[in-house]
Amino acid sequence: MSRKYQLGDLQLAIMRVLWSEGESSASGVHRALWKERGLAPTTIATMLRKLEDKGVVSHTLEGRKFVYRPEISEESVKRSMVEQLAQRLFRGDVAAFASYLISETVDSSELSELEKLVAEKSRRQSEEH
Amino acid sequence: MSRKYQLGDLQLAIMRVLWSEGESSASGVHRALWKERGLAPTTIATMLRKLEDKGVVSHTLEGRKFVYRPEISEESVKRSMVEQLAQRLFRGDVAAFASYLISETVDSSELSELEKLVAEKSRRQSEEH
DNA sequence: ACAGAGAAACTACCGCGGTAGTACTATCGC
DNA sequence: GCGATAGTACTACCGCGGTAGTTTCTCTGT
Repeated sequence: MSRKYQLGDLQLAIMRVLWSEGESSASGVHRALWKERGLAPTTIATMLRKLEDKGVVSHTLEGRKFVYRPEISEESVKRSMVEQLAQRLFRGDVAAFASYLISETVDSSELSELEKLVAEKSRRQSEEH
Repeated sequence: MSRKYQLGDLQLAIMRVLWSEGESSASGVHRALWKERGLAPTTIATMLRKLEDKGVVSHTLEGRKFVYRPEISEESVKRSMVEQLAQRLFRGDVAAFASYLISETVDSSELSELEKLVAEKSRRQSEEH
């Protein structure tokens, strides 16, 4: 499981629509992305077909239009894309990646947020011995 | 500064050689990557030329061979690639990215390492008022 | 019944990472 | 001097993300 789902920018944008709506037709996705991208409807349709080739979405015929649904979760895509980058930049060491990101975080309120998060997680982990 | 340096897998491997050696010829890089990749020498040379087109390396003639040197730091590449992924997955919110990575980290010793790191950083930040 | 709208299919093209063959050139060893 | 070797240049090709035009089909409204 957890195959290498590497999605491009537009592909992610499309998937975000599907994830948030549950399902949508090509024209539905086109409408949803029209403002931020302004792409031709055929572009969206082509991309949806390519996504289906990769197995990340599927479609069913509903009336005379295709309704696409995501086949993979947002979480698994995030995970595999982050893993891929960790592989490339930190030889797979996710913790090294995390510490790098922490060192990049400059905002102090965000920092204390992270502090809480780490503390909580390590507490929960020691509890479940 | 800090332009979008998006490097592929092989490109990063090549850059890692250059970063660690300071400089190297095409054949030097080829030798360095031979074990892990087993690519043709021309592949490396082609990639180095493409990297030079992008401005991330430069070469000088030394005797009869090209010696390539990195033009950008590993840090800036890391930064821009991480930023790009943060853009794609977390709409640019680096802290959200960091907290996601923390939640992905399961190893407890790594976790306490992160804990120390965050604590230290927030301490240093509050000190410099 | 027919025109127009909407949807899908098919096809094409660009850029780029990755991979490499072939051709040219200069150099080194004999 | 000449052949082998090493190194670069040129060219090509695949896959894929991204973008879209053209064509075909079908349904709907008049």
